[in-house]
Amino acid sequence: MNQSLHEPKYTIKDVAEITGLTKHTIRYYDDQQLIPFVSRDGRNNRLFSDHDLDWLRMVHSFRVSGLPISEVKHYIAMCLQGDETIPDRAELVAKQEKELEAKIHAYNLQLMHIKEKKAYYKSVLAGQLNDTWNPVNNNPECGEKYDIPEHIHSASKAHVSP
Amino acid sequence: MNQSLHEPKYTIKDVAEITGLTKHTIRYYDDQQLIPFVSRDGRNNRLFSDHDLDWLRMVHSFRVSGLPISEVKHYIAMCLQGDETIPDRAELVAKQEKELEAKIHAYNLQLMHIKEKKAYYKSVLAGQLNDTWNPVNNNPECGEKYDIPEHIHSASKAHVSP
DNA sequence: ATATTGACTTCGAGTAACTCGAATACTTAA
DNA sequence: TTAAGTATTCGAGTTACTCGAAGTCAATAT
Repeated sequence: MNQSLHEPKYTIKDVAEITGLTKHTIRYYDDQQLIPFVSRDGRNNRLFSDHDLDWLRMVHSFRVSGLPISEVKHYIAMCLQGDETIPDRAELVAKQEKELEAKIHAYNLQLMHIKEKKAYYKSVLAGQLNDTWNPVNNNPECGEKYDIPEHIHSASKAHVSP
Repeated sequence: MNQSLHEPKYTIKDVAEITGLTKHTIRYYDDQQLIPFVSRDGRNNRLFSDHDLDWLRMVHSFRVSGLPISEVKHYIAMCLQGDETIPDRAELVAKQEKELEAKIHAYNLQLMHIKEKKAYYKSVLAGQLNDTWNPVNNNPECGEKYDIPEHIHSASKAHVSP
């Protein structure tokens, strides 16, 4: 536990530069209590330590992966509380893992569709096809058709005016 | 070009059921002109054709992949305009491909970190470790450290009150 | 005949997570 | 002494939903 990790070193500008986040966002995270130990100097300016950077990195990576701020807050509260919260933390992390996997899956699917669109446009531009596939007419460019449940059949519920 | 594709068949409830979107969201997309040909029945109720479902599927998949509504709108406008917009459409699609790939990359990275956290908690729970790795003390759970640019050095800009 | 149910409509407010600009304050360099 | 640069807070704006209220209409149950 190096004391220098807790020595304030960086201004908000430094942190913005280091992390790639905007100063606005960093202040917002601080206001939301997502970086619990940020100190201030004699002029009330925020001063960040390496340790604060660690926290910020953690918060940032949780946010990038889609965890809402409220849950990041909850996670942080548990960290501050102590070892007895480890089972709960482990649970939250497992849930987040599932969500990430689902997202990666969905994105890979969408990437496939995009690649098909791209290939299609390429062949149209090469003059091998004309745009009969245009979404205005009929649109097979965007991948999977929806599954239409059996109980929904043409005009089933469409009340036509008498 | 089957005429039946353009026959109104589904109520908003059907569409919600088919797509998994909420009725609210579907109405919102319609209000935003993201489904250009939706018709109404004698009671002013929305009525969707298979063709409308195709559009909605396209819109939905663009949104899932993170394209802002404004750009989906732009894409739709180009589709409606005709073949001469194909180069621009291809460009938009290529840009979107890049973004998806970047996202998938970031998510995979985050997934790695999450798996590490998970493994760490598991070993703590198994009693092999105590929580000296806790983010309160020092936090190596969250992956990559930020690169700190050379020109930022300890307390470089930290004005200490005189 | 009337009441309930259920589906639709529009409208307007609420939410999350930023995002931005304005007003203000302080220091330092020209 | 003025301008540049950095910081602060505060409050409003944005995006993409998300939700509920209020109203309308038609079929069904009593």
